[in-house]
Amino acid sequence: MENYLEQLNEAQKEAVLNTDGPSLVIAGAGSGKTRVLTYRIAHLLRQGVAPWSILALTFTNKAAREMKERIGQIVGQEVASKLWMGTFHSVFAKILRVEAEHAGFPSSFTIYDTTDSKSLVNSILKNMKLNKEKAYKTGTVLGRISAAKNDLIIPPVYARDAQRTTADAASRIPRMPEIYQKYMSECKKAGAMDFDDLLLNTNLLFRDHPDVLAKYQERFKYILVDEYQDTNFSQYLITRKLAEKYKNICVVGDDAQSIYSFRGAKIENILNFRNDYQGYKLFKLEQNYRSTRTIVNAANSIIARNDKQIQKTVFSQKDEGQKINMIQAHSDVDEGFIVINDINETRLRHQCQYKDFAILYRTNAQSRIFEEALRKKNIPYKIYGGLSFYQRKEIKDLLAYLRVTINPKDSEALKRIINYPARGIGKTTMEKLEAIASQHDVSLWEVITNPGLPNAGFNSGILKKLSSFSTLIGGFISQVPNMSAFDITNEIATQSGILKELHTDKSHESQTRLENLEELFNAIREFSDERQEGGEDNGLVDFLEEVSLLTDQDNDSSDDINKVTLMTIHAAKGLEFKNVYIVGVEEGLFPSGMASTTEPGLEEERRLFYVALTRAEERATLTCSRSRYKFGELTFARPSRFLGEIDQQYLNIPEESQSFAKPKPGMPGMGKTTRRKFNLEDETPEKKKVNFSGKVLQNNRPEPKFNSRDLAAPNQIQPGVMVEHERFGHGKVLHLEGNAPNIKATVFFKNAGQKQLLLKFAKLKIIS
DNA sequence: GCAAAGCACGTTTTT
DNA sequence: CGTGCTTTGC
Repeated sequence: MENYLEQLNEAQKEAVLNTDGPSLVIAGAGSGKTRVLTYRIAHLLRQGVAPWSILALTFTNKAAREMKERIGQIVGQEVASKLWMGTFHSVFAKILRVEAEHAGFPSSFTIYDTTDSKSLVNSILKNMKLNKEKAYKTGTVLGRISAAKNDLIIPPVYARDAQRTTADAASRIPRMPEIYQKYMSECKKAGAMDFDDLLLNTNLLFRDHPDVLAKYQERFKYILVDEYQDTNFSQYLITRKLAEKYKNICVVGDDAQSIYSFRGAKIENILNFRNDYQGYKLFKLEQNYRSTRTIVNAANSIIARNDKQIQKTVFSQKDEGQKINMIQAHSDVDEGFIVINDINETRLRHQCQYKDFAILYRTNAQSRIFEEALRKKNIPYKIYGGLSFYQRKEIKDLLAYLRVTINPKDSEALKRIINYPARGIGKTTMEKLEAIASQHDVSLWEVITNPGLPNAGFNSGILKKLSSFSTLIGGFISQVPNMSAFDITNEIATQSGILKELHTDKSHESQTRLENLEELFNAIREFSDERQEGGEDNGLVDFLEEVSLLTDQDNDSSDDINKVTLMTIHAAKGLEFKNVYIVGVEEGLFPSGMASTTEPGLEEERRLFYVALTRAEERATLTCSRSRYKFGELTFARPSRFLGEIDQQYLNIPEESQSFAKPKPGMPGMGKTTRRKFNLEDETPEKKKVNFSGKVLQNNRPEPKFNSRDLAAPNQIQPGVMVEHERFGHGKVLHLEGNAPNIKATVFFKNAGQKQLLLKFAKLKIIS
């Protein structure tokens, strides 16, 4: 790989060679971004920059691994392995362990996953007697805490933040500051950090310890950040501080692909880069090497509708390719079969393999239908997201033992295992223990192991059970220094009684669980083998950290090589497939009903659509359904507005999908005509709201839900009949026109006046 | 203290 | 529909 520069186009070469000073690389979809990052780092190393002085932050661990591998092929794996490369979370978790003492945490701190965080919030709410108040929902509370952390607002500041407290008051959760404060102190007591804490505490570390910051500023002479458009404020500030001294920061991203604002990402970070770094150099990678011209142009035509953008012209020089197929199904099940049949057909016709296909959806809940269809046709598939291996009960249980072993103060892990397998330590005992812990401001473990504390009326039986539990754990802890991670895990599984419990139960389920545990053992063994010698602990801390910070894309296993891929669009970021199916392209689903009520929300959905479409190399297919089950209830949907936003010359709508979309030749696919084309005529003026800038917003009324039995059979609706409409109230049908299924009714509503409604969309109930 | 049964709630996306 | 939490009955 001597001549790596020859593999680059001009723009890419510039971006690789200009290594010093701040650089902003705007990388359009499929424009060879990874290649540029890889070669830029390789180039730095070739110039003699030490690998450990390069910090490269990627979006997934998998991306980091692959990039390291490719860099290793150029400069040697030995050198590449010394690079600081990984996700924000994993890199700064490592740094926090080293600097633990400055950060006020044990270096073996454990990481709380979302389940742990939720459980902690629940117990705080219960403690404050707020759990009966319906406004205090775990998710809401946790969401606010997370948002505050990502904006670097710590509890005392939160309490003084008028905007936040006002918002909380409006949501009837005025005690948020207290809850947040409590949450933080509980985490500290437990020696645990949640995902956001890893970034927040890094910021606090750098803020409060200038010497530590100076050390890392000096170490990281070159900083590279991938997917910069999806960094949050906390991440942004970390990189800005670290780059302050040498200012060799290179950020790579695409504002058009910013899709994580819901978890605090700020598209402004990339839009404002030029203000933060004077004299920065701008590189634009605009040639798309991935997709056909049709796909690239269609994607461009959609994203052009967004306001906030960095000007760029993404183009492809590949073949024009096929038009984008658009299919409407009658039901969600129907949609599943249409897609699966199409996969089979395309596979044979174009000699593709299963791995060349991806089904992308907006929400995880959509996956089930496609799974079932694939299984019926015996097509191998893999599914990302949802319940990953490490989320399974038996795995989490064993991991909780490991967590308690390296950090017994981890109360969430402790609560999980203290009575599993059953040892007669039940709810009442736990409540007492927690009360004592809270009273003395210590962790549960300290209560259990401190013989002076548990005097609150525990009988001798309970005391015995507690002490035998603490002896058990104490035994594991004492064995850590002289046992490998693998051996200690084995020891724990045996001694704790987990294996015995599963062996005794002969059910299928227990069998599978045992097999899964087997897999976990293998993972630990593999991890220990890969690790080079020299760590002071046995690798358990690192293993747990790695497991906690796995991303969706990190989960693929070796037997998944030739399978159809199912995942959310978010999870598909950065990936590519010959054939892509974007399914459920319906109003209320994509764009999501929650996001489409605000302009920024809608723009993000549009970017998400852009991401989805640009995953396709050769063929893209869009599908939607007229009806689908949501929460077990049948709901009806109209095709997504995004379909009308695509420049229609790139779409192919087969006859079977007739009624919903039949663009007349010569009809422009833009603007108002779009709406009519997709039969969206229940979009009456009353439904629209105009905001201050004069823009029309979607009404934020939730999608109507109803049972099919409530629906009046269309043929019962005749002129003269009285009907009830969900929004307009009671009215009288004046006359009907058109042919099924596009019958249009003119109805006079008592309160809303005369309306024209399409029967297949308007949910009219006959009243007598 | 434990298991089974009942019920409430959720869906947007995730490190 | 499915999960996870709470209640109920041993």
